[in-house]
Amino acid sequence: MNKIKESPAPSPASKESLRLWLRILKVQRMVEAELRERLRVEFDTTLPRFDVMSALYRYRDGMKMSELSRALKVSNGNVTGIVDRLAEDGLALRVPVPGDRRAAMVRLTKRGIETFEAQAAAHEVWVHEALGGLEGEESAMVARMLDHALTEGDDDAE
Amino acid sequence: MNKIKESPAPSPASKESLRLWLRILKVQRMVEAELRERLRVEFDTTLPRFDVMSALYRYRDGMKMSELSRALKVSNGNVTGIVDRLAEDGLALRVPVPGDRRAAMVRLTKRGIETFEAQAAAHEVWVHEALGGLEGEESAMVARMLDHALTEGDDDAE
DNA sequence: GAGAAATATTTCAAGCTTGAAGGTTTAAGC
DNA sequence: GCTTAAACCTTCAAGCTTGAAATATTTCTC
Repeated sequence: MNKIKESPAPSPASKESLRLWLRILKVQRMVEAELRERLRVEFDTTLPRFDVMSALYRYRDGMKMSELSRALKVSNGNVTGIVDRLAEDGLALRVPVPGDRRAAMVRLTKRGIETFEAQAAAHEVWVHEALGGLEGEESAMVARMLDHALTEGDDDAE
Repeated sequence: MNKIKESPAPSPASKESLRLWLRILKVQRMVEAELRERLRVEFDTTLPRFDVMSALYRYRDGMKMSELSRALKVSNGNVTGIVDRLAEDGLALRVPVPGDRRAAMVRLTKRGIETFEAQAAAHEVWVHEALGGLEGEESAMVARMLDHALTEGDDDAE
């Protein structure tokens, strides 16, 4: 394994963005790998399932499939499968929407809520363990700057 | 869709880490979706293929499969499939390692190198377009702080 | 109100991803 | 040297993910 010198440098500014991007990717992958592993070992679940449940937990009275996929920024067909499996396990269920026979609301079951609450508490601790190297002030600043880095398309603010 | 108020707050510090994590995730997903789409439309390829080729481009004289999976932080079996497909397309190839009949070196073909160079140039521009909202100094600072946020396990520095 | 366009969801094929299990080859310990 | 452990890679099943195509329903337009 012999590292080769970089090729010609196209633009200083874009090189800097690229460096930042690679750093973001590195942090994201490390943290995500940790979370995935822990969710698997301690709760026998997966990150996508956790993400879906997290969204459903926030919107306690249910979300439409399309809202769910938009909130998670994943494809439509994707959530179908995940919700299917959550439903099989009795953690979520589809309820028909009164005025619209195309749509379906998805919501956590009672068991789904309880299950998620346990997972979420652990999840928060894990994230802090993985990412706690910054003081509160720094952490907030990085978050702010990251938001600012997105040049556009920053929809659905929290 | 009716947003429900947050549940009890476990710890201020971990809440702050969680906020940062969600922000990182948001940025990562937006940029990645953009890159994936562009790679698909303009080069008929995928992000994982690009990642593998990127690693092989840096280590021009080849990497072992295990080095590749370690560098990309993905599982062993994963790269097997991706390299298979790259090889089918004539972009990469496996060469036996003289002293070790278990291992195989993977390297880009001439065509693989040319293909990647075109993709990489476009990729860098795309990243800058997506993430160029920060001045060079800020960008570098965020990168530095992100690195610092990882409390441990920060191996293979660049 | 009939037809066209828009919306909501599912299905599907292809590819990505993981963790575990299996096969081969090499290195270590005795 | 022989056995055991380690390293390298592939295969496999299950699940995730996408984009496109198919269905069904609703809304718009004339």
